[in-house]
Amino acid sequence: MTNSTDGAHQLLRQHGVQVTAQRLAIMRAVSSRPHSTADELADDVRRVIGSISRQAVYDSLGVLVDKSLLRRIQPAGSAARYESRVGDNHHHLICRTCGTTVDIDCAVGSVPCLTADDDHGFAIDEAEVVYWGYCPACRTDPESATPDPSTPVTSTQARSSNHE
Amino acid sequence: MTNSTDGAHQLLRQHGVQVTAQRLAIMRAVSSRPHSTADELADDVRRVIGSISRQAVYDSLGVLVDKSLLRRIQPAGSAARYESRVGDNHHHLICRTCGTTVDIDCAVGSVPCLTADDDHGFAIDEAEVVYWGYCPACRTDPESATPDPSTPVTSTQARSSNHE
DNA sequence: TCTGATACTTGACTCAGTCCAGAATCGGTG
DNA sequence: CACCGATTCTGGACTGAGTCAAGTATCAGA
Repeated sequence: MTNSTDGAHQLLRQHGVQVTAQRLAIMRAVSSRPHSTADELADDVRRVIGSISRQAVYDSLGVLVDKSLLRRIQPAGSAARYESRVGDNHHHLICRTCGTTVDIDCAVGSVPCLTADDDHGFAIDEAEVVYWGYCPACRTDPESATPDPSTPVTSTQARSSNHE
Repeated sequence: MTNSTDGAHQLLRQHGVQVTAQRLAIMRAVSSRPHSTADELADDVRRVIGSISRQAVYDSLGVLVDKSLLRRIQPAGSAARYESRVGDNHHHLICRTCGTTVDIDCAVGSVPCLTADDDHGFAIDEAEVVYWGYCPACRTDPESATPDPSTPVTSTQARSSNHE
């Protein structure tokens, strides 16, 4: 069983990445649930292949991102998230309440913001755009809307009058 | 000594924030060294008023951000950074090598990317843009250029052949 | 099948940030 | 100017994400 499943196997070989059950499972987990954290991915993988160490997850994810097979995004106030949509210049829209993340195509075109007004002499190679707002569910029902409970990302409120 | 220094005192009162030596010092530290981390700010503050607890730093920073007196930015792979430039819609350009961060005015105009192509029903209230690249110093002298040694932010390389 | 290279496991550790309870300070009032 | 309640600061423990290191297991080419 578990013969050369999808194109994942091929894909890894093509990019000079050694093929292991863990990596295959991670690739598949990312594809089936984009914008997941390393932790969530680890859970998914465990559900499939039984077990995997946290280190293997981080290591594999690192290799795959390095080989451009995955893309890593790190929204403020949240753990890093991974997605398999690579190669295109798309951005992200994140709900401040529940953390739901959706892909957004570039508003301006293909390579929008790579042209800063004044580059200060920097060699700019990437423009990262994150839209923040509130998703339909959270706008409608602010109380019970928590589809994705991982790190809701709220504006760090100062603890006011915390002790009684 | 240290009488009502600058407008900081007034500013805090105006925004309903209790004025303390710590907060004044933090405000001043952020102004004099934008894009610093909480830790760096704490050091600066200690140099001025002797000592401050980490909690007080985070708490004050939180209150000030909450009152829109400061702005918090959290670049991928780095601790949160603070700046006193608020109210305008400017973005940031960060060096992948040394972590140097500079302000960038909006390429498109004033409120550039708030208009996503498809908002997926979200109520978008902020567009965060981060340009990544290499600063002049790091492009010229990649070896010794490390003006700001705090969390250089390099692409998380996978540890290849780590054991001998 | 062997074998060297690469990956995975386990466990300790770092770093940024938070929580908590108690002590200190702020600032409006008599 | 002293008082007092509200707010803030201190110190220490704690959490979560991610990394480091050494040893073991697995991959893949000969």
